[in-house]
Amino acid sequence: MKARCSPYKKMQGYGILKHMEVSFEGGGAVLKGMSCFEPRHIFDNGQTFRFDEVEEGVFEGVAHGRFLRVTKKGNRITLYPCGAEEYEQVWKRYFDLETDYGMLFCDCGDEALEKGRQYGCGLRLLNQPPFETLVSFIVSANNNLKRIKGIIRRICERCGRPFVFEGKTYYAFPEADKLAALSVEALKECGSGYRAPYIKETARMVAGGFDLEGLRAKSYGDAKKELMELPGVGPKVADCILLFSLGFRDAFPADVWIKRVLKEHYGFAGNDRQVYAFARKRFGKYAGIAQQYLFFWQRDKDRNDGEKNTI
DNA sequence: GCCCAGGATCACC
DNA sequence: GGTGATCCTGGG
Repeated sequence: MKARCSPYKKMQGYGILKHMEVSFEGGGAVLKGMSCFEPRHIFDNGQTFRFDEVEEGVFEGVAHGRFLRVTKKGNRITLYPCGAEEYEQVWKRYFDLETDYGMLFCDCGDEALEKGRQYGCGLRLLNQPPFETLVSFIVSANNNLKRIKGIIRRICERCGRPFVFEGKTYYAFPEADKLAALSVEALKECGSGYRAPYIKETARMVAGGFDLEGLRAKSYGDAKKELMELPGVGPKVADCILLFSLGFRDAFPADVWIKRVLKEHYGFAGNDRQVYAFARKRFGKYAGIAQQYLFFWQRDKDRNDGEKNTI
């Protein structure tokens, strides 16, 4: 069992990205020498629900209360609008741009993971605002991508701060107190169904002082336990919040897709606790990134087989 | 009209 | 501690 660790020696290559250059032109940030940045793999893997591909290679969405357009042409990635200050303060961290994903799990000797890694090349873990991530993944429970996106869009339109960019109106994700002030009925009208009271109560608790940011300083186990005290947050949703917004790269969301991978390719089946223990042992402290590669690979594989659109 | 997918919760063992 | 029914709704 111990030999499991050896294929992952090269994880030490996971570190600061040295070869990327950033320049600022035409109101945007241009990233060059960035081999690991594939917008489709970043935005279409179920970690965020607010970006859409508006034309080939062009993604638009709202994050941190701002509009952002991400364009990939060849090896040139543009973030727009984005000045030097905004890059430093917002997007560099959002896209985890100081991290080198290239070496992670490289030649790991794990066939499924190697496949996922090649297939999902350019995938990055976002660092999203915790409250938005929390509510989004409460909505995601027992739900599919298309519906989740619609529900979140309507919630933002209902009580998020509106702003205009290039003549179009967009909506920031609402603050906790704004969301807590909505009635359960209004939340249901957004399409959230039986999750409406969970959303309202969770928003109320966050507005009332539940310290999401403070979870960063805690251990994985403690942070997860605390998150699960919020209504609508079970083990899987808690792991998503930890992985996608609070920097816990060892969090391993045990959804149906990853369970399928573990069964088909690792011959493993178990409850959520056992899944996490297996993942931590097998993939180490970046298990969450392995989860993303495997998830993305399996989902597209199944999608192509059966034309499914669930997350 | 019927059935299914998807995760959290609750009652029950 | 584990199991199974229930919640909601778009889509087949």
